[in-house]
Parts: sequence; structure tokens; C-alpha cells
Amino acid sequence: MSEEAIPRKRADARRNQQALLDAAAAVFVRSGVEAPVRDIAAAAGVGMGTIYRHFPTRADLVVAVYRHQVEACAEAGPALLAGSVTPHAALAAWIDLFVDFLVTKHGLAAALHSDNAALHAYFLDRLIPVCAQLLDAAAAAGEIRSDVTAFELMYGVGNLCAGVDPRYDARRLAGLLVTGLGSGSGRA
Amino acid sequence: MSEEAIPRKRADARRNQQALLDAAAAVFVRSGVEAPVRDIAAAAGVGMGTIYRHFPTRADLVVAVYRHQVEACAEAGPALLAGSVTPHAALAAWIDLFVDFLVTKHGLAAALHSDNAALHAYFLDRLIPVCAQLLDAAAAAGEIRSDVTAFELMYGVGNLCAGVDPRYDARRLAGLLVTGLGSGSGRA
DNA sequence: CAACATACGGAGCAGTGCTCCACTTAGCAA
DNA sequence: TTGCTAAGTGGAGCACTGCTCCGTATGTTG
Repeated sequence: MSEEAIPRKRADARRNQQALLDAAAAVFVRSGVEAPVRDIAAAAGVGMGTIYRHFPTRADLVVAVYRHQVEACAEAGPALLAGSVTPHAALAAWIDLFVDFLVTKHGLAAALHSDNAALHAYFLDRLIPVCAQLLDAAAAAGEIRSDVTAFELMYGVGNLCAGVDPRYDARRLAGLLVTGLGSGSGRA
Repeated sequence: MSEEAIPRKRADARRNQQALLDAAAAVFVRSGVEAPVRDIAAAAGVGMGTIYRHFPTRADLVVAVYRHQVEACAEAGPALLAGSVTPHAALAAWIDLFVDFLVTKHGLAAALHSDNAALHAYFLDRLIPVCAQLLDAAAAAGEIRSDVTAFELMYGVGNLCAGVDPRYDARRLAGLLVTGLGSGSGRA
């Protein structure tokens, strides 16, 4: 029934869209998420117009490229909560997952801020509920202070991942943040 | 003797340099640190050439504009250490000072990363020793874990300040980081 | 006042993102 | 097979960046 609700695109259009996704993924690895649109079009063997028709904004393209990984991260939240000793441990593990995702994407975290409000919104919309669930569970267990929102934590961790210096370990700093969260319950 | 080693610049050159500094400060407030160079030149009533002669790179201009405030922040470190109950409290207060400086500068933290390696280097060079002093004092007092470097902390806090969302409070997040630092000493 | 080094201004180049529309071609009906 | 039409394409072009270069203007000095 939904077979007819989606009027199948032309074969070349579908082919180009896939070529664009593949090319973009490759170019992002090589040149970072901020790579010139022309480069991506060239890598896919299509023109500028094609890229903008399939992905009206740069954010749409980035989202499409990373959608699977964001989904995986989101789905890992409940799983970690179920499989961990404490909610706080689950939260820490999940944050690690998120950090790992961001830091392996050459400039993604930086791109999240500078321009792309839409890109930012997608990540936040998808992941904040998951984060909130972990946060709530930990707060309910009395393991963490409850005055930090999921939004703030996600935003902060995202910011933390913007660095690229070899003497800087985003995972460690993010861990510090989560640790700090835990101190509230037993602090002066 | 050094009077002659510095061959006094022409009066108009000095005047323009000052006009540029004033104009840049004003434009940075209005449009952020990433404001187009043309805008700054126009605001100062000079041409493009003049701006680049006085400040070869954008970082030089930004550094010149904020030098005083960075100095003040650096000098506040030892003062806080001397005047606080504990080194950890001094560190927290100093970090707050640094965060306040960054967040009131519309986009400075973001600019620190995206392009300007030189800008970044200036801030880090000037402030890391101060941070290290506070960190060492707190570590010596057994108040914090000692496996986080001043570089990492400064870099992390700088990253944390990149946000501009009203529902995001960089000071709070940075405080969490410092709190997390303290948990190391009494943690499992 | 003259002459010259210093400093100025902005046209121009190269590199972005993104738009627009004349052209091409896939898919289909005859 | 052929021809039609709408979907899809490609890249020239525009607006906007940062930054350079050099002919021109002006402060300074003797």
C-alpha cells in the first residue's frame, strides 16, 4: 500500500543519490565534514545542481551520511542501561560511545556549531531523549545531581569533542564531566 | 638607548592602528570575532591594505584587542591562589573568570578552534602556566587527581565555551569539570 | 619648500556556498 | 521502434569571503 504512495524516482536519480552518499562519506573522511561542495559533487561525478536537489542543505547531506551511526548510538542507550551495574555507569559508557562517534568524524563536532543549526538540531533531537533517560535513571538512583539537563550535557560533550590536538583527549574530559555529575550527590 | 632602536612610526600610521583597534573592538561586539575584515576596515575608516599592514593575520588583531583582558585573567591566578581557602576553590574561581571572559566575547571560543592556530597558541601560552600553577597547588594539597594537564583543562574549558544557546550555561558545565577533577581524590 | 621614504586604499584574485535555467534523458504510450 | 514529456542534470554565474599588490597620497626631514 505504501508502494504506490512513494512515486518511484527515476533510476538515474536514485543512482546519483547513492553515488553522492558514497562520495560524501569518502570525502568527509579525507577532507573533513567541511569539505567544499564542489569536491563532493566532483567525487560523485555529478554537477552542483544535483547535489543541492537531493540534499537541499549541507546539513541534509551530513545527516544522511551519518544517520545510521546516530541511530546506533541512540539505540545503544537503553541497551546500556539494561546491561550496566548502575545507571551512572551506563551514562558514562553511553557518553563514551557518543564521544567516540564524534571524534572519529574529522571536524563533525566543530561543524555542529559554526554554521549548521539544522545539523545540530538533528543530533540533539535524536540523542537528547536517550540522554535524558539515562540521566533520569541515574538521578532516580540518587547517583547524580539532577540540576543538569540532557540538553546541557549533550551540548557540552559535543563542544568538548571539537578539539583535534593530539595532547587533548576528549574522552577523558567528557569522563570528567560525568564524574563531576556524580559528585553532586555526595558533596558539601 | 632603546629610544632610537624603535624608529617612531609616522603619526598617521599610529593613528590608524589605534582606530583599527577601537573599530575592531566595536565590530567584534556587534558582529562577533569572525566579522568580515572589510567591515572592520570600513568601521575604522581605512582600506583593506592598512589593516593587513598593521595586523598581518586576523589573529594578531584579535590578540591585540583582547590582550589586556587576557593579561588580567593571567594575573588573577596567583591572586586567587593567595586569597582562597583552598587551591581547589581558587582553581574553580579562576576557571569561572576565564569562562566569563570567553562567553562575553561573542564567538571568541569558536574562533579559537576553527581557523586561528596562532590565536589559540597565544591564549594557551599565556594562560596554561597560570592554570598549571593552580592545578599543581590543588594536586599538592591532595584535593584533585593529578592526571589531567593544564593544557587539557584549558582546552576543554575553551571548548565548553563555544556554545551560544540560551539553555546552555558554559559556566555550569565548566564547574562540573572542575568538580569532576576533585572527585578523583576520593573516588573508587 | 622640496624630495623621498612611509603608509594608504581599494581593485583584483582565488576560493567559498548556493541558485537558476537551458538542456538532456529516462520512462512510457502508441 | 519511435516520439513525447516531465523529471533530472550540470555548470555558469552571483554574492560573499580572505588576502595581495602596487600606483598614489602624505608625513617627515633637511
